[in-house]
Amino acid sequence: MVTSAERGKQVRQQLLTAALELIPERGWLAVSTRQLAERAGVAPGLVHYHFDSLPALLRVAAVGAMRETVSEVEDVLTEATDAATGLDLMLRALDDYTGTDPTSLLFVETYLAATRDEALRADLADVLAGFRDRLTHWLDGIGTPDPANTAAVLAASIDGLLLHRALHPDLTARAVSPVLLRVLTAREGN
Amino acid sequence: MVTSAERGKQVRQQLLTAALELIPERGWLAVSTRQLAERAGVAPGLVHYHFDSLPALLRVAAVGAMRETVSEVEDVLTEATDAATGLDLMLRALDDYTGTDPTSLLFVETYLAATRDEALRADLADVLAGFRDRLTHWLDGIGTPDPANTAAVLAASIDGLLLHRALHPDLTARAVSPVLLRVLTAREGN
DNA sequence: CTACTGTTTGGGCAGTCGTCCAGGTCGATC
DNA sequence: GATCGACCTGGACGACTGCCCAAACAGTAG
Repeated sequence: MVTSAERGKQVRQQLLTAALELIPERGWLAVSTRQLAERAGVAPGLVHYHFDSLPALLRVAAVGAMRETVSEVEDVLTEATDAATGLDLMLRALDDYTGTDPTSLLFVETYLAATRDEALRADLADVLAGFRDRLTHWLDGIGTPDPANTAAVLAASIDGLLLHRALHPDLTARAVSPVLLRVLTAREGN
Repeated sequence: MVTSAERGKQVRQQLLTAALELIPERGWLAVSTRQLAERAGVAPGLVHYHFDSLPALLRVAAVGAMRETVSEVEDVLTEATDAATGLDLMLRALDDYTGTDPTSLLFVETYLAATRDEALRADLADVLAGFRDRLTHWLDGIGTPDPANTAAVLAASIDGLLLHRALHPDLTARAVSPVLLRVLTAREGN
């Protein structure tokens, strides 16, 4: 007992999953409707039945996946009550992302696509603001000075590290953690 | 008295300049030979006369421009003999790059393209290694602990800040400088 | 059974793509 | 003058693009 509406939702989901594979593989601008349909095991015409346009499909897929990933990283913080273990846990969680893995590439591809897509830029700014707020609150709780700016720099540093890691693979938590820890634990009066 | 060889070099240069405009505008993968020729004010066939292929043209243009930009940022350091002014000068030099300006976008586009182009990845790793070495040497001179890892994190943070600045415009030197300064001036024993 | 709904199919449309190349241009050399 | 070689032109080639749509399909309701 499978209604056609249920099969429809499933096809929609398969297309979104295919997009999350193809964006890192080929690049945001090189993903085509026919590649998407083939990867999803579905007829080409279905792309424009389930979505308004190709960019709209990519936008829904990318933003959804990014929200999930960010909230996983955030969750790590709830277990930490001091700077050293919190930062270390978070950076360790990021060690899975090597800079060339699908998730890292998806993030950077989406950042770039957002500079050419108004709607995507708005969605992305929302995701990022949520992460910064979450980080600010945690930093405030452990007594870090200037928590808002520190959170902004920390969030940016994390994405920069993923970007550089593709060219500099030994940029792991072990190397980075002690350096960034100074940002969180420095004494007052810089 | 203009030889045809001289005009040839000029056309080649015009194509490279056009590439530096179009890569940020349209995105690396969306730059076409005909757009390039039109922007350079030149016949379409010339692209494949002066360059082996489209990716080869983009590679030469991007790597050349990045080398120049990086060396400009490096030069700022030669005037600074302490952490606070060096970092501040460098971050101020970066305030011109808003995250949506052509130079910032060129950097990120090139990072991404490098994940799909072996030759580009090698060239880019070379540029980055040069910057990290330059930064490491400067940090060592002013007595920063663990200069190599600090330089790597600092270089990555800079690119991350450019990436985030597109979505968070108030992430300027004024906000960032005091935070990153902690990385350079923390006391021993974290 | 018929009528109706939402889903699916596969090809058509006009346009762009990277690359190639036969032929044309023009200054330098003999 | 003729010859040479580098530089340039503009169109041709097959392949691909996003989007659209008439027609086929299946499952539900009357």
